[in-house]
Amino acid sequence: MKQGAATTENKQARQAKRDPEGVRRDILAVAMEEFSQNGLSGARIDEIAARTRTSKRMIYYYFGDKEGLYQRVLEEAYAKVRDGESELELEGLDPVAALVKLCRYTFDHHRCNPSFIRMVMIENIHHGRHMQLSENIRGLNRLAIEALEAVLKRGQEAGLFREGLDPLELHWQISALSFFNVSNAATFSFLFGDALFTPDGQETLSGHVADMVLRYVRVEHGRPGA
Amino acid sequence: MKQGAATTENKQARQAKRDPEGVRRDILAVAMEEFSQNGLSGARIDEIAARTRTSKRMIYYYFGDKEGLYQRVLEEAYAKVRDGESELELEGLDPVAALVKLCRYTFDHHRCNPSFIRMVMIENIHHGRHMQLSENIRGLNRLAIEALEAVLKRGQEAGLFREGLDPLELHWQISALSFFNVSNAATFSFLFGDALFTPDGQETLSGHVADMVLRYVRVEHGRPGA
DNA sequence: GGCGTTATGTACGATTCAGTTAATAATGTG
DNA sequence: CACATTATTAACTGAATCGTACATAACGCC
Repeated sequence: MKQGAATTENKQARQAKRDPEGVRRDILAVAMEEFSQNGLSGARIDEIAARTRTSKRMIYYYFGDKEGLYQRVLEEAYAKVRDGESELELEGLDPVAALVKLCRYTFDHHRCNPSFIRMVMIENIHHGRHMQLSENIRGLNRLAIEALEAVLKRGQEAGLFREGLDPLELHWQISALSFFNVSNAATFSFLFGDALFTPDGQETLSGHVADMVLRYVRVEHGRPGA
Repeated sequence: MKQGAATTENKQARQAKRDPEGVRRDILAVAMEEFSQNGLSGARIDEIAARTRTSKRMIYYYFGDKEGLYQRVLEEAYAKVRDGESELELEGLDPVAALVKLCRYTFDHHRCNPSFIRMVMIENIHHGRHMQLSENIRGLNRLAIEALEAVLKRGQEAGLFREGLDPLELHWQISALSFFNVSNAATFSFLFGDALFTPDGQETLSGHVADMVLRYVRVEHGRPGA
């Protein structure tokens, strides 16, 4: 009764009798939910274990300890972001269109990935300690700056954009507006109402973020007549 | 030996033998440090107690439980912000100067109050749950919007600012840039270097935030000749 | 100067929770 | 098919930590 029936049943229950990689990803996905929702100290290993199709022991088997799991979740969150980012193909567009596209993409991306945003918030609460222990995260991010730099340069050469702009700073500005929109939605909408957070409000904001950035980089004399 | 000497000694040790209000404020101050540093679940009541000049019992005596203390700390954080905010006196300035002053004030204020920023971050992680339970917080914040609205109106009447601007949205933008600067300093500077976070970098950013907002609200035709 | 109320300290209980132990099943390999 | 390696479970442990019970001191009031 203990094994005889159980083994054959289990073989059917766990569809692919053994699936280490699947188990790993299952744990990671559930852990991302739990950590992004409750933070590092708020997250419960037992809760994660309960929501996986595997057991708590497996978490320790694959990830060592709670912080190890958290760190992998954080890496995973950043990894997912990088993927989409290089697909923008701004080179084909004129500078203004490229900048608008970049702004709207960033805004929408953040908006559609609250778990990522929350992980970054949490990591900032921890002063970026765990991120610093990770090799994988630092890599690809500078590409975003370089892409922006290229767009700026083209805009400047075309006489559309001002000189003396710092692509890093511009990235900071776009990130700030896009990030805050998600990170502070709870407190902001409580204090000031949720007008900005309705679908319409968000669409307006998205456009105005791009507009704001554009007005910031454009040359001053906007041809009043034209 | 138990009382005789102890009472007189204690009278000197605790300078004002009994000081309920002082004890309360002491607890609140220490708790603010602990909560803003470690979050709600990360904070340790015993740690707070240890750093107060009173005992753990007092925390429960005055604040009920951990969440009660957290909520009071949150209220306290918001209360401190309100104080300085109404002292700006933007009415005396011309619209452009007023807007610049407001931007720089917000940026600098956030920059100089990381504990407040961290409390807001933490509260957002908790979806603003505790804030919603508090009566005191919601009050004064709409004044900030009204002040901005007045500045915008004056600017529009003077023909300096565009029509159709939303003061709430503008407040959102100024907040976003100022907030993100503090909230995401750890991850951003790790990923992209700390050039923007040196004293010089911050001074530049502060100016450019104001500049960005100004360019956003100004009328298009910037009189190329003048 | 007794006495009720407010304020404070000490020590302990109870629980939650990260991490482990020990046993066992599946899998592949010579 | 023996056997080493990998994968997995259920039950347990010990520490951390929130909260409380109990004792008691100071203060205000009559």
